[in-house]
Amino acid sequence: MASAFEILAEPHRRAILAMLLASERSVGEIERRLRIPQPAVSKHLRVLRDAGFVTATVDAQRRLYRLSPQPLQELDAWLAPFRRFWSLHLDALERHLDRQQRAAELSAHASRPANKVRAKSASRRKP
Amino acid sequence: MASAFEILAEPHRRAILAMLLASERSVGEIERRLRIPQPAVSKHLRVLRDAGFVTATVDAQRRLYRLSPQPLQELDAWLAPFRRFWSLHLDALERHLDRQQRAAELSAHASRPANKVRAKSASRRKP
DNA sequence: TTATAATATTCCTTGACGGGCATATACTTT
DNA sequence: AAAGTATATGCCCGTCAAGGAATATTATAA
Repeated sequence: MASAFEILAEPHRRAILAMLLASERSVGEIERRLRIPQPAVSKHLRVLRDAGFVTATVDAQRRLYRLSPQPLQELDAWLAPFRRFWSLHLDALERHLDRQQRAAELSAHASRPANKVRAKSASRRKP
Repeated sequence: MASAFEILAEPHRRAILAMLLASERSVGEIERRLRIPQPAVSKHLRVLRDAGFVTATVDAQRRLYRLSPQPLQELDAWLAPFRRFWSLHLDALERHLDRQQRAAELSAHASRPANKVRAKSASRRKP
């Protein structure tokens, strides 16, 4: 298992991370609060630890797990270009859709409901 | 397949999304540029479309796929609390590690390399 | 030392997903 | 109409990861 996304694909692991936001937790606390059998919790924590999402501290027989920011920060970095994308292009996209809409209204009288696969655009073909 | 994370767990799908950052692309363009067999590309695009990551426009025989911001924005929203976490606690964490470090240096002469599972903390036990 | 608590690991099974290939569908050009 | 182009879909298979149950490990308590 490699990428941060694969790690976070598992809902229980996301729940564990969200729980660790409040404070560090022992395996037993996670087990009870999330209603996940203990071996499953340990396995998920193993995956999260190996991927650097959490670190563990030994306290007698139990281990206290806490968040470790780095992998999530990398994920955040991966998202950055997309953030730029939608903040740069959102208004332009709206204008584009408006234009499309108006063109459709000009070429047809009936207002067609928006389809998932949108109206055919003019295909460039040799005349 | 449900959550955005599951969708993005697939490296090819992330590559496709990253490619669509520049501009909309046809299936064939993606196929050639990423060296993925065409049926695989179509399948990934199907998954991305069903999850709302992309939308398609018909142009003659081909389909032009473009980014759709919403699911990635939701992902970004999921990350928000963690961003707060690491910006709030990073300095505090550093101070904490410093304290730990100093304590270790006081209790032992040899400087131990940082372990993944950290030094045992004082366990509360009845004396 | 024995018992008990907390956590980790192993083994097994099952289900889902991605890849490959063949084929279907839709549109266009001749 | 026939052939060609672009994309989608169906099927089969190998792989891999998650869940469950039992057990091992480590630390404490009696």
